[in-house]
Amino acid sequence: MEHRTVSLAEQVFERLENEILSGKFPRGTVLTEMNLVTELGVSRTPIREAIHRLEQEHVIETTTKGILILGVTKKDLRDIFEIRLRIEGLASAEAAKRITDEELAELRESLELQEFYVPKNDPEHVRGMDSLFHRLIYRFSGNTALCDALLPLHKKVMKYRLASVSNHSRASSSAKEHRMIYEAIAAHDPAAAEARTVEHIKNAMEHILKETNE
Amino acid sequence: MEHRTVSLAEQVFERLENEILSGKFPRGTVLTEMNLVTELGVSRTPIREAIHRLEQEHVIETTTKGILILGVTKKDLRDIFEIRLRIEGLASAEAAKRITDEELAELRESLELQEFYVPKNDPEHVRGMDSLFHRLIYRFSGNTALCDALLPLHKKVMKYRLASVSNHSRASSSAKEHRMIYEAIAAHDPAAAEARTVEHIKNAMEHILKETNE
DNA sequence: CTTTTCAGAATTGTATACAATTATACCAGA
DNA sequence: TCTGGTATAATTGTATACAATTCTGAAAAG
Repeated sequence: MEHRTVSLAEQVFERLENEILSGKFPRGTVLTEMNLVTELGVSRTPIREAIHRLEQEHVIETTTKGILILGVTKKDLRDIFEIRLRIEGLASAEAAKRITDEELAELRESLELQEFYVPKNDPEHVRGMDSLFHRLIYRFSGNTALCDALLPLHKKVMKYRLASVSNHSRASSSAKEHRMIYEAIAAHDPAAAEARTVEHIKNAMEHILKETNE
Repeated sequence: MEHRTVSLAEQVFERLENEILSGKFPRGTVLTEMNLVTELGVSRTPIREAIHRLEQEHVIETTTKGILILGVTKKDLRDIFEIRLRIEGLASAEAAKRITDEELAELRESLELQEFYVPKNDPEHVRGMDSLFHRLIYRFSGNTALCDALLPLHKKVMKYRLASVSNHSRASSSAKEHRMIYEAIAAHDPAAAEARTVEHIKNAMEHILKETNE
């Protein structure tokens, strides 16, 4: 068997997670391991590993009839923002304290790419850079537990965030808010970084919850 | 093969998680799947499943040489409390809003058992009931994402919490603080439940960080 | 004595065969 | 027609065999 730097199990996990959180399978859909074996062309072993990881994230449930797709409901969304409002500012504040110049450059690059894509009306890429910006801050906070808590929450908003940044006016405001956060972090100002992040999450929440009908 | 209501994989996961978070394997220890096969007497399959779940929680890391034990450092502990301070009050507030009489009875029972064990100087049982109390509140918050975020954080403090409640004076204060929280939830008073919970976490943090030398 | 190379030993990743339970559908009887 | 039971199919849980890489140590060359 050839060498793969990333295992089949990891690939299957990322693909399934992405498909489920993008809304490809409606809530209530039931898949089976054999479905996935034939569809993905790998054996049950890596599929089972991916399934178990998704189950731990409460994105699916395994039943006697197969794999039940849970996805993310609007209630989940409200619950998630309630939490992010309380801890995402902490990540920015910590990042502002400890970020290095190299990390800052990486953060700036993701921001500039986002600003590049906004006027192009390219929601997919805007969302990609938007996500990257947040994830980099999680990582640069230097708080592993915070990263572990925020990352799943952030991923679960993916589908709704695409709809949000498809609105050009919101995409534009979001990029501006990111720049404000970036400036505070670059200035190593934890209080400003935190306040601006909380404000940003609040705006994102209002926009997403308003636009979401489900 | 006989029927088991709980799978081998689940049993292995709970056992390994408990052993690692109790400090049985010092940070840096390297295990292998075959070690665990011979020690636990099951095949690699359920062991691998448990390993992957532990890896997702960042309690271990898999390397080319085997399974590297990470455990929970004092830095992790500070990071964890920083987060709990910000969201554990939310769980209590939500629970105060929506808890049912049956759930309230369950919560009261765990509290009364804790109060029963404190004067007996039985740290293991005190910790068990202490943990149960917190977990019940997470569940009764009705916020799945919050539950998913808090449960791993709470589990990771396990080892340090045992040392803490082994101090009789702290065990006694902790039980009193729990009762205050319980009364606020029973009175369906979210603001009081939240404030008392934050105070409780703050006290627990101070005590645990002071007692911990690592 | 040191360094490099190569063989084998150890380890994880993957596939598959088997076990056991559970769901389903069909048939018989009331 | 409805109800109950039984056999078969479908599903997940577990064990094991195999593949591929990586580590280790010893031997040979300098």
